[in-house]
Amino acid sequence: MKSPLEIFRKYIKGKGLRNTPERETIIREIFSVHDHFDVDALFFRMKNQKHKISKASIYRTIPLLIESGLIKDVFFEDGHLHYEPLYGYGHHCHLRCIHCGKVIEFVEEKMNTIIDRLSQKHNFNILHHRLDVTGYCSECSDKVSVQG
Amino acid sequence: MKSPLEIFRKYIKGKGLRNTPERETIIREIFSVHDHFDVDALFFRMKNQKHKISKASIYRTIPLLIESGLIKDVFFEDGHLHYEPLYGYGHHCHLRCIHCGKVIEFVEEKMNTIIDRLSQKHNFNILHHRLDVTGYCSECSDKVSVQG
DNA sequence: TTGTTATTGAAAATTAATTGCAATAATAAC
DNA sequence: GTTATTATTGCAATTAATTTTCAATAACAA
Repeated sequence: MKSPLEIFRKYIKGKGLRNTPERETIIREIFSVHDHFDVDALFFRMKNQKHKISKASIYRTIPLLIESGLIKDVFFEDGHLHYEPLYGYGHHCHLRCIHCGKVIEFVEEKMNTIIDRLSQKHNFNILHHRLDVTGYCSECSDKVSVQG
Repeated sequence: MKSPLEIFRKYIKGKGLRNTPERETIIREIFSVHDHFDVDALFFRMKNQKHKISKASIYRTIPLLIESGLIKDVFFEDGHLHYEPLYGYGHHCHLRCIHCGKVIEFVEEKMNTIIDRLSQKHNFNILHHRLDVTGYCSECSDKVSVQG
């Protein structure tokens, strides 16, 4: 299986764009852990590694990463988008606690059937789906019911 | 079945807040059609009806409408959130064309089973779920494949 | 009625994201 | 390799969405 960097280089070449160390650093950092991230967090993760890539470059790189299939945006929270690595990880959905922010990933087998059926019924070429389930986790359910 | 306004009045009272004509106008406008909306569009819909409610009031009212279960946010597009009336309408999901913006609503029966199972397995008190499916509709599939 | 204080509109402030620009550097052509 | 072209970078300025400030208003309980 190709590495995210190989995928990206091929994508960039195909588009007639140029690859840069900044972009590769961003990709390496994103794929160094399988975890959700937002632009700010990614910026500081790289800053801590002594990689000073500007936020503008991160913002400019994200659409390329999405289009090349390396990452996807998973939900909008706290006033901005959150992303996660996509390439190399099976598709999964998110169960989130709206009180403590905990995120549980889960794989829902039936989803493929649902998507296939939808695609046929409405004659759509479906690229993505996002099942985002929210509520209170077990700990927060207690807290919230007590506090009101 | 209670009207959205009745639901809201009860919610407001329970919270020890005050109801206002501005808030009721917003609710009436939202429920006058079953359609997605964003803050800007809602603002201009009301403006056309000679209701001059400030955008600040709309922004301040939306969280109340969400918490009272009258509306929900359905997706983030074009840099801002989009909402839809929830109360009085069965739960449904969205199939969207990322090229022309067309939105198809659909009801997926199996979703309830999936949610129930998730709730039990992870001991979550699930409040909402959002299945957002995106791709190209039949017309746009052709255009995009030609244009590249 | 009256007092308290939540809500309002308008403007200012904040935050996320995009863009302009001069300097730099990646690639292709030599 | 060297050179020319121009995409990309960082920074700062801009845009757009949303939140907040604040004085005036008005909802509602007493």
